[in-house]
Amino acid sequence: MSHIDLLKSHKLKATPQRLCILDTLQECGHATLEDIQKIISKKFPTLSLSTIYRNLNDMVSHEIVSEVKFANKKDYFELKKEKHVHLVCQQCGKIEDFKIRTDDLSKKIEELTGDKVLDDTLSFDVICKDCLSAK
Amino acid sequence: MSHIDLLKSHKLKATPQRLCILDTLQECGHATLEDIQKIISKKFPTLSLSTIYRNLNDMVSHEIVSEVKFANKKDYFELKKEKHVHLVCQQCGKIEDFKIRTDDLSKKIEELTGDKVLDDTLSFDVICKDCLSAK
DNA sequence: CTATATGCAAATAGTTTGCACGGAT
DNA sequence: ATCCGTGCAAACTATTTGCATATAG
Repeated sequence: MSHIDLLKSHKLKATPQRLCILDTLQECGHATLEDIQKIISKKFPTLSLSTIYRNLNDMVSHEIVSEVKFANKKDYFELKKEKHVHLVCQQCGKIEDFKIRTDDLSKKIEELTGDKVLDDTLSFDVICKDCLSAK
Repeated sequence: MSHIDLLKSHKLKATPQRLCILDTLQECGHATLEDIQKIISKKFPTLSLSTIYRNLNDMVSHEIVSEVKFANKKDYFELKKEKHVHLVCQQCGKIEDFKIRTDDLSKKIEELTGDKVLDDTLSFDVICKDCLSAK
């Protein structure tokens, strides 16, 4: 779905500002507020900081965008996408998405605790393939 | 190890303020800055906010305390302890630690990506046993 | 005794809000 | 014409810092 339709389907007007933010997230995969601000100040210098805040908040509420938190890092934003875990390279800093089934672990937790597992948020500190081979 | 020895082993002076913060974390299991502030203002009313900030930062750097982030929640602090995952009840808000092996998943990720996995941070949204049975 | 920690106030950073204007339906 | 979104400035909240004093070791 295009970003325009995505916004419309949530009854949000497809303004150039919003589209610019969505494009930026698409490009970056994962971006902090600071990243977004920097990139946007080049592409669209008049887009104000409060508009970035407001729109990110709105789009997070509408679940078009999600906020991702990592230990010892700033918060990141990403377009909402298929469920995935995050692989964070401790050397180059790159954040990658990876799709993998996690139900074994959830099942085991349910069995052992008696809780009902609804969802999970998993991230892994890694040294990525590229950094490994660059040694 | 007592909190006094814990601090000393990191060459940090065992001041009443630091001990109070550690006791608070011990009691709560997991606490936000706000939680800590509130509790401390009763136990130790003269302990200043900047001291809380400074000491939490120092103790996080020394890895006596860790900072834990959850989606849609404030950041929490906890005493550094054995590796565990977090179970966050979406009904009552309680955060529980749970020890479970996660190497199967790490192994699988290594096999499929070629990355080297160093560590993981896993949290699960749950309805806890107590909330389930309270229905 | 000396180095480090504390408390307070001030400085800085991060985020939200009110309001008048502008653009889309 | 109306509603919603934007930009700007101001307000607010969160966090850090400088400095004089206090205190642990």
